[in-house]
Amino acid sequence: MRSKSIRSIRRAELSRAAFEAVVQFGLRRTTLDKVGAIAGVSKGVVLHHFKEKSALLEAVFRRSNTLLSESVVELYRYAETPYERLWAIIVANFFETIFNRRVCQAWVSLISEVPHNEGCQRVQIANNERIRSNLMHELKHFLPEGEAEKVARHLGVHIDGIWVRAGLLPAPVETDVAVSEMEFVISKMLPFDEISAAKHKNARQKIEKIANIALGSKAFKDKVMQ
Amino acid sequence: MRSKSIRSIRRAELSRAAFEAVVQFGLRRTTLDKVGAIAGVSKGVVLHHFKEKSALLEAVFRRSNTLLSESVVELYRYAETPYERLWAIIVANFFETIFNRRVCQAWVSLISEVPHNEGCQRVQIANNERIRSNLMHELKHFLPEGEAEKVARHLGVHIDGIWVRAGLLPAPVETDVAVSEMEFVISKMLPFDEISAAKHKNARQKIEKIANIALGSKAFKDKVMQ
DNA sequence: TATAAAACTTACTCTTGGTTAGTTTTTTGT
DNA sequence: ACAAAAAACTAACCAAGAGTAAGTTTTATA
Repeated sequence: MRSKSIRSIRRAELSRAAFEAVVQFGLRRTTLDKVGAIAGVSKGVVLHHFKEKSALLEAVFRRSNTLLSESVVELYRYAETPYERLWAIIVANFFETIFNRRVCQAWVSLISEVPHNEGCQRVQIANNERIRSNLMHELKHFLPEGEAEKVARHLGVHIDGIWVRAGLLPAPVETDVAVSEMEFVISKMLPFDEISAAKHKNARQKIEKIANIALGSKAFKDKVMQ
Repeated sequence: MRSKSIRSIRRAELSRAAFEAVVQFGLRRTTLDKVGAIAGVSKGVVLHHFKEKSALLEAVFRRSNTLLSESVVELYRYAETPYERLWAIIVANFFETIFNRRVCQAWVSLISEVPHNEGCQRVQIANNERIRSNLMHELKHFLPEGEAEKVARHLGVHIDGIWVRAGLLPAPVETDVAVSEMEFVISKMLPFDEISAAKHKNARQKIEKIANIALGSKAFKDKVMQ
């Protein structure tokens, strides 16, 4: 048991180090030596645990996607209505612990690996599918199936778009700006009378308050950053 | 005069070759040797005309963005109403000569250079700004200023989102699918009664017909691909 | 046509990803 | 408890990559 544990601990350490390297230097300037230096080991150790750079990058990519999905799961625990669950998905995708310039830049770097790395491709597809199905599940409460599908795809693509922009622009994109942009989309795509507008507003506020506690906690941040 | 011309010709040849290399191998696997081989010259020539790899990549990035903006300009020439100009922007961004798996993958590769390359960053910002202002100019005919601004940003981000998805997914995204997705957004964001719906439909059809001739022509394709 | 400048070539340096062969530590079957 | 096996780690290497430097050829110009 311990043997397997050591390996998985090392792999976790190394993918964290690699992520840090990508954040600092960008994918093209990330070398195995730098990753090793950040992790406090030699390049040899890196290649012992990941047979090649691609495998390491896949692990980094998987890790960063897992973090995102864990945020959603975490917020889901407190969301009690379709409104709240919808906002949980959105807020989780843009909460500043995860959604910040450094991480968005790293993400932009990492996705360039996807087209030429089957493992990354699988992760990416699974991730898209997961978020689409999460959204669908909630949108079905507001829209007929066909319409809900279109809106779900639209919201998913738009989330990606905001992430890309945040990674490419020199000025940081604030959580509040991103979430408000999503609110604008929702106000146009979902039935939006006075009553539902109020429900959305309440749901957003409640979830944001919870996010500040759950995702802003030191425990969660440590999991993400450390 | 000729001296300057030779230099610019070589630079154009080399950035085309580099683009081709990025399409084939991805940014991380693109080497100066490969670029040289594709251009039919030695690595030394590449480095003579671009002092370093970053400078070459900046040229590639600039080139691919120029192509896009030239498509818009080309279609603009035939667009006579705000409806048609709006659709010209959208169709130009997704016409298959430019919007295809290979090119989208290359684009996804290239943007990873942006955060760590000032030149690319400037190009990217200018590009965002250009498309935003193009959109704004037309949207002002349909919406009050403030609303138009939100919608312009939204459409711009969404275009990026579709491009990223097209670069990341293994299955190609058809022009028609992408444009229809934009149509869906427009139908939700702009005033959309029976009359305007018909006008949008006509505008889209007219512009698509023109695009097939203007952007599908051998002359234009040669400019893009050759 | 002499001279300067630009285009190109070649040979080299140093870094990087990856291999191999060997050493130490940990796990496990008895 | 302990020998054998497996896993973790190290160090010395190699081939390919980016970039340099110094030289040669071609082109432009006064």
